[in-house]
Amino acid sequence: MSKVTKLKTLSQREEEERAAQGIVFVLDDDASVRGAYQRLFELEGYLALAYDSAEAFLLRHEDAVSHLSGPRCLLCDVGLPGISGLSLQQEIAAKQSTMPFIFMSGISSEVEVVQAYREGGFAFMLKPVDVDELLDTVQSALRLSWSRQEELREANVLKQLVRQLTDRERSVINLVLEGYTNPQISERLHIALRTVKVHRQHAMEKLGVGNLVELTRLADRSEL
Amino acid sequence: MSKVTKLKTLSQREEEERAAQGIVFVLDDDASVRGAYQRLFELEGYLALAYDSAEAFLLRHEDAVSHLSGPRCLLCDVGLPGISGLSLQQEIAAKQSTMPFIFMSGISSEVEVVQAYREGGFAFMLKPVDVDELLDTVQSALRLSWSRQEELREANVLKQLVRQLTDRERSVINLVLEGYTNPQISERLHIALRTVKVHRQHAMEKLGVGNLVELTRLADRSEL
DNA sequence: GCATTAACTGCCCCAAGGGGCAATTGCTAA
DNA sequence: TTAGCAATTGCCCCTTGGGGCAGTTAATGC
Repeated sequence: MSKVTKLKTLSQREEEERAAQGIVFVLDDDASVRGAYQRLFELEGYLALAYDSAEAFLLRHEDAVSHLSGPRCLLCDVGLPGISGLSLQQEIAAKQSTMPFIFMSGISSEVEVVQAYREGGFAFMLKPVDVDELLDTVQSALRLSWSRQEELREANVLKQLVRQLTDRERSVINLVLEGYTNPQISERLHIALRTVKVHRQHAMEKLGVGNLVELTRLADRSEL
Repeated sequence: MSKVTKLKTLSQREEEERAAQGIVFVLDDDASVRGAYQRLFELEGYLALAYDSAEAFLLRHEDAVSHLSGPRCLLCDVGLPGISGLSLQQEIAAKQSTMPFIFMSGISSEVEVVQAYREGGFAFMLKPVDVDELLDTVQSALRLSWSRQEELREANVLKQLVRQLTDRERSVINLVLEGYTNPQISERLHIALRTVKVHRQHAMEKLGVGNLVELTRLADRSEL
């Protein structure tokens, strides 16, 4: 039997506000531990969602937060029954998730610690956990999550922009970015100078840039 | 008493060749362990230098390799007598070193593992150490070292280039990079258009770029 | 079949970029 | 004091870049 704990029912507005501060998933099979961490994070203004197993988390967390935006991180006990914390991390990592993992453990072996870090774990907290340290760690994990999300958003915006270009426009712009002048481009593509100018102009408009400097920067950020 | 071990005397040419493959510092207080790792790495074509303590390493490694170039990493036992491996890492990290740390330990507590990673340790190998795994780890540590060195070299080259610019040239170029046209720049700086052109031209020559695209890329890589 | 869109082009005009030639001024190192 | 460099500028010329106006062609969707 898997359990999902939600401390209290929040209004949608409050849920969104908290999510914006950060969503913290807490995975622990011990109900009292779960509750304690959840209260702690709620007190800090975060949205805390607790699960008693990796299975429960995998099944439910998508639905629980898919409508919410905000940085998120996961705090979990390595020694979860069923799917272990480490296995969960591997599974999540395979999905290109941007979610930092924070592991907790009392009686863990060094092997687990090493593996957790090697798999890209964000931090490993040994019990007894210092509360301030935990909060610091969560905060920086959320910051990392935020910046990763930002990168993705940025990349998507750029991808959308570039997608609007026609093939011809793209090829002209690519030559521009290789340093060729319009007359040179017109030669290479066997088209009239005027045509090159038109494509170039259209591309710049679609990309929303007003000069070569901006175009270059945008292109270099989007691996055009 | 501190000991430095060097397996055999290498010709200068061989020393340089090995260093180019990678320099591996081995720190272990057990002479037989030291020797074993050293032989292992020499067999792999690396230059291996062994020390019996962090103190010995700190005292001698500079002189031993300052004339050599190549990626480098450090393999050390956490439980070194005197300055511990972890303390050494902190000391080295404070110097902005690019050297990845690989820790080894048999009877280490999880606390050490956590701390090693938190301080930026590259890897933690638990004894018994799997030789293939160790070699893999060393190889990727050296790769990391190499790329960090490359970044530094690149940054220095750029810094040199930028340093050649006069203040006036720099200010003109900065405005160019903000997207201003020559006439606009001449207004802002209250200088003649011709003067702007001259500064711009000189700057482009000194920076070795032939067009705006290259200039923009160079500037964005050098935080001009 | 008709409308829309991308690609293509010619003509023309003006603004901006690149750069040669020549000269002046002020400052610094030898 | 003199040579050299940085900064400055004017004059002039040519190349590029940007863009309006107008027209053609081919493909594509309704």
